[in-house]
Amino acid sequence: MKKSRNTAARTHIQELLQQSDFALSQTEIYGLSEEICDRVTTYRVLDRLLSDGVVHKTVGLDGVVKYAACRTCSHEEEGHNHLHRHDHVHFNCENCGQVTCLENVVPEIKLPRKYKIREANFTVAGVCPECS
Amino acid sequence: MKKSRNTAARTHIQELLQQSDFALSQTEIYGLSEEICDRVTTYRVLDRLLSDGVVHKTVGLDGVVKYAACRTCSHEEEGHNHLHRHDHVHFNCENCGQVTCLENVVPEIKLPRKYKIREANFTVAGVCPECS
DNA sequence: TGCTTAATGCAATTTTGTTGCAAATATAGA
DNA sequence: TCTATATTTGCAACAAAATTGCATTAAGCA
Repeated sequence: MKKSRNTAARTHIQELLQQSDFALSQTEIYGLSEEICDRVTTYRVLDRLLSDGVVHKTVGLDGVVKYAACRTCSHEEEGHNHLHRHDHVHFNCENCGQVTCLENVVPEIKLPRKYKIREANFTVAGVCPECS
Repeated sequence: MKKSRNTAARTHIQELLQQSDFALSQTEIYGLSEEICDRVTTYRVLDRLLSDGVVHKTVGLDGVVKYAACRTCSHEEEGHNHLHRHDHVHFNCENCGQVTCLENVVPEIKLPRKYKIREANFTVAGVCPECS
């Protein structure tokens, strides 16, 4: 895994995600980093953080992609590579709009043979404890 | 549930979805119906089909929303309303790009109390049987 | 410290989805 | 079958989200 460089934008965005209790969209991240870098750069930094395995992404029911720091994401060996799994559930609150990683809610699924899983996205929408 | 009208565009798009083995995006649907109606109309027809409970939608890992005919989606009574549930898994093939409904793969999840589920989207990406 | 290559900013473009309004048309009722 | 009316459609314009190319900047290794 070739390493990517440590830049101001990267550091800033990574900290933002690590300190957030919620998953953030590119738009939100850019809003919170207005002066640190260009909008295009946030896209590129996020791609870098993704492929470095530092963050993972999740897609809401509205199609909005959000990013969250990897905390307890399980790591599995597969050959020589680390396989990063983010199969915990993400909760989309329809009231406050927040997306939360439920790190310890991991659905069990049994796919028919011959399907090879590489990545998963489990999203559940409804009302979160704060809003109910 | 007020009924929506039966128009050429609606009939065409509904048949397209019912005859497809895969979920289709608005872009794909429009591509397959080039001359039947305007681009905006496909969006509106899809919304109508959704709220009529004839199709359901699923969001891929790339954020692309796709639509699929309801086949074995379970119906549950809740008060006087039918509750339409689409909690089966959708498989995203990373090779051919197709999204397939795995109607009989329904994950069991146990959310912490106080989270109220209203809708779910389970997507798994990898390689489908055709491509492996 | 200098060099190489990755990262950035900027401007332009593409893609995706939405809105308002006038014209067309599906359906219920006469 | 014809008519009234409310839904649906097309069009044009707009808004939002994401991508690309290229010249410039800067991170990090030797």
